[in-house]
Amino acid sequence: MHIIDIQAETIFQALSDPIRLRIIRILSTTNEEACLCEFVDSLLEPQYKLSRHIKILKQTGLLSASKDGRWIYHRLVMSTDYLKHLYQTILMIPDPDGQYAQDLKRFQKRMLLRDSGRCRVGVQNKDFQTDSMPKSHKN
Amino acid sequence: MHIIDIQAETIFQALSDPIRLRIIRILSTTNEEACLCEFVDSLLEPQYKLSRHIKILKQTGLLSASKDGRWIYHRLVMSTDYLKHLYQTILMIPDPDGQYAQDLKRFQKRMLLRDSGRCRVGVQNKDFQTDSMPKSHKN
DNA sequence: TGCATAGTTGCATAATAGTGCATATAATAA
DNA sequence: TTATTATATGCACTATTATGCAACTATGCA
Repeated sequence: MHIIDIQAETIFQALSDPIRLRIIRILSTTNEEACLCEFVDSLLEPQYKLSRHIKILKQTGLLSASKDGRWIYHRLVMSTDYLKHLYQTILMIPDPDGQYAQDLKRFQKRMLLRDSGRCRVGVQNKDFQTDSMPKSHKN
Repeated sequence: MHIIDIQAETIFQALSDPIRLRIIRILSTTNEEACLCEFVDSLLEPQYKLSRHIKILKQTGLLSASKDGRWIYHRLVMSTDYLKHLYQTILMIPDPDGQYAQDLKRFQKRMLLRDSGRCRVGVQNKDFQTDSMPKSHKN
């Protein structure tokens, strides 16, 4: 059970981080649901980092989740008009450095690994898995 | 001259503060321009505080200003579709504790003091002026 | 020229938020 | 039941942000 925070500033606070915006943008463009490992392969960011950002989005009421075995699928909460309007707004904002276009491309490629619409594999790009992350990819 | 930051996260960051949202909401509801003293009397927050928040909104490209004597009028930047869409979205978000309704009421009352559409008086509620702010109103 | 006033800002402080690392939890499969 | 793997999190650290106070600038008017 998650609490939907209706405070406007909390919603915008949740959207004030580039990684969280990348997550929201992928989901609102594709109208998909996705699990953590799929985000890791799409955004090329470490698992623990994305896990935390997803948690914040959930706490704010922008994401909801459903568990399926080891996989947890995250999707946008569309329960109100203002949330739908908000996602549309986000998609209208330019993507000057093409970051989002790249994310989307990787996401769609990753979706090809789905089996009957379900994710059956973990993180493919091992560089961004929790274990054995090479120094060369750290910030 | 102000720089318009097109980064989505910067825009949402600017909206992640309750005071800044109250400013945006007043302006987008009334389609007005207003000066600092009018915001002080509408939001009942100290002048230096509002001055700083307005500065942030300007730096983010959400507000523009024009000077008229000692008064500086601030208005929403409406130069792009996504900004217009964004302001609409903000107005759709509920106002559960009625904070915004109260702000608006005070703002409209304050507008009655305009003379030929111009602000001719400073802060009326002296409690929230920079000087002589009583201890009882501090957080 | 000097005063009142609209607005700005430097500084110190407190609170919040993001990150990396390592480790923990939970569920599946062998 | 043991290993594997998808996901979560405690901790330390750093960076950013908001605030109050006081002093500042800038403009208009007497």
